[in-house]
Amino acid sequence: MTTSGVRQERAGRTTIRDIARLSGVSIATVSRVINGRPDVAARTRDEVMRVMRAHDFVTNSSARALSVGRTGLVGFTIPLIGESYFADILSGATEALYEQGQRVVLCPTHHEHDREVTLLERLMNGTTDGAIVLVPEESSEELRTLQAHGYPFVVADPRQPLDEGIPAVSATHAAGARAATEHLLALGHRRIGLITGTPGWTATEERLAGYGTALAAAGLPRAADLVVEGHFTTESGYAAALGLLDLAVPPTAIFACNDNMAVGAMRAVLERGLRVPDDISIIGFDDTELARNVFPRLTTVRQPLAELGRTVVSLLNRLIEGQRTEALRIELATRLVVRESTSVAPA
Amino acid sequence: MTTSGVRQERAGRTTIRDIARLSGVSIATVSRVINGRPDVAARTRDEVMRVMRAHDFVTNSSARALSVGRTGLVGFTIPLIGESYFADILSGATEALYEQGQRVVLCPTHHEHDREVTLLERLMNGTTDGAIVLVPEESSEELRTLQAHGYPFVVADPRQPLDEGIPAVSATHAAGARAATEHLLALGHRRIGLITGTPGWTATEERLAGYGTALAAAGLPRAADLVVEGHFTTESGYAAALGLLDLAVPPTAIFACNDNMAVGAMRAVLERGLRVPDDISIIGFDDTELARNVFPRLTTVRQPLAELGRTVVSLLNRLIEGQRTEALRIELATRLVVRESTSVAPA
DNA sequence: TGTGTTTCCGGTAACGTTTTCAGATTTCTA
DNA sequence: TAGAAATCTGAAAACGTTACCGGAAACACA
Repeated sequence: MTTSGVRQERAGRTTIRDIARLSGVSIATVSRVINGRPDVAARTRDEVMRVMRAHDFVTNSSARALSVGRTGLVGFTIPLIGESYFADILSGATEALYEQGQRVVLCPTHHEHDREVTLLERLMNGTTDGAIVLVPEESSEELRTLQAHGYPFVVADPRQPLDEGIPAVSATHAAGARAATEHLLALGHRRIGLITGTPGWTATEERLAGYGTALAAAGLPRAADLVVEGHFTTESGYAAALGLLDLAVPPTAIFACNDNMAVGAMRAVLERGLRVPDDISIIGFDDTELARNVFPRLTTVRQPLAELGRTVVSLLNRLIEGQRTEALRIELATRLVVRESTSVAPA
Repeated sequence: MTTSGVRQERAGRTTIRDIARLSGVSIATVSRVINGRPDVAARTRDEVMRVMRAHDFVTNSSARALSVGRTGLVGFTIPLIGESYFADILSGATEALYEQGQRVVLCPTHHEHDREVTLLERLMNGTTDGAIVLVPEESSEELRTLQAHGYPFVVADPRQPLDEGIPAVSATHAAGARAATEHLLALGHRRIGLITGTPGWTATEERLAGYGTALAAAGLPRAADLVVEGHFTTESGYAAALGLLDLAVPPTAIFACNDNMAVGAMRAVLERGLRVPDDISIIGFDDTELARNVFPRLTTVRQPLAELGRTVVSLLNRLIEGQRTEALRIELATRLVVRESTSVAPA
């Protein structure tokens, strides 16, 4: 309108400069009121705010990010969105981030290790201030590289043992598994089948260890035929349970290394015409939504998933702030949740 | 190092300017090779690429976004991340976006309509090129306002009827409900209970209508006592089913307006010592993960959730491109999935 | 009334790209 | 081989903020 020359062609959104002109101050001042700086007179502040509202001004965050060197965005790589287990962690993290005015940008990986370039770094770098890496496919070494580039990240629930110095938060797998087994033991079960997770994964190995510890503490031998391999999926739990049921002397209880497999196992038992928990007790791990919805409700070891997400965020933010923090490794306590799928061993 | 004056204090990441200097070209040229422009000599391109790789240069996307006016980010508001139903849509959308080099920034709303300012617009604007709004709490009017500001968005699975002209994609609720009911009818059921969703929601009303249509087509009256209200939660399904079972003449089949409620209903039936499907058939809607994991597996009406997510994305991108598109409203077909929870009516 | 503090505010240089407009080469064509 | 056309490259102006550095105005105190 009242402009001098050539520009002003594109009716782009109102900028800080427009607001400055309209309210008769400099852009510096407008910036100050936007960012709530204290050094601006009440009158001016009100006026500028009025003008901003009137033109529903919204600050261009790209420009802000460029200037300030922070985007307020945090990358979140996740193997699979649909999975309730992952979703719960994501949910907790997103929530925590939200409260600090940060946002999550989602990077599903579909378990494929090689999405285009070197590692997923490229994807998030520049766009994000840091990242949360959920159950990464990446090797310790690759993560180290990322770290060497000074990119802040923390891994949530590491799949495999990680180098010291790589920030990670997880849950007390071993203690949880031990508690689960002890629960079964206390109910009088002596033959307790175990359906493991994918071999080699931290969660699997530690839970297996916890199971062994409990058995040993009760003076029970660890029968090889009672532990069978699963892969954290319902189907694998189903198949594994079938194997257990076909044993000459089948177990009276089954501990599955996650809820999905427990539910699969439950199906196997039910399909055989047996009852849960009357004939066979079943216990899971994780306490996902499924555990609460299935019939009978699943006794399980609860992982504080949302809490884990929040913890990851707070750790990450310390890293982003550049605070050299002591505790790079955090373990959250698990807790036994007794529901309907376990009961005293049949006589 | 070889710089003249003051700057160069912070060891910031390598910039396009560094690359230019290092490879003896101008920044314009570097920019060209980054963006794969054809108008650069092969030799220069190779050299620049070499230098970039050697210093693992990664372009600052804030700067790029500022310059080019696009962030490549798409906002996604979602009531609740954990919910499998929402997660599936999110998953489909994220995937589709990913393929185009776009990323999702997540904005959970927790069903709270008023997160701080006016509407969620402020949150995403400037950061994102557009948004996907899942089952919005917002009124038609509010969405219109957003639209008036020229912000591109499309709503996925609208909660309530929307104004013409607001882009939205959903599923054929009525047809799906009709198919479900007809399935039950074909199995010989004559008293079919209906557990509705939250009253007033599009999904509820249309599914209710579909149920009515099927009944009418079969020449059956619509008994008022057979339709009871639910709220899409497992608990409400459970409670509603209990009511149905307490009827003087209980139904031989129950159609729940979503899988959660169907699972709740199944629990109620099972707890009463009745069998599914032998005594009572149960059918759900959505086909979420739960439907496949429960025992017996749930017969349900499948919504193509991931596909819906993808469709939303393609529509949104047309909007972002500024292409005036004809079909602002899209309905995806649902499909009956027969599993184990339905069978012929007891004699 | 003069001096010393505060309080407010404006000018302007970054921030790291993309893009336009020419200018400088090189390659073709007659 | 001269001129035209095509190809390649560089300078510099955006893009919209933030933050530093002073200066002006208002206020305090003796």
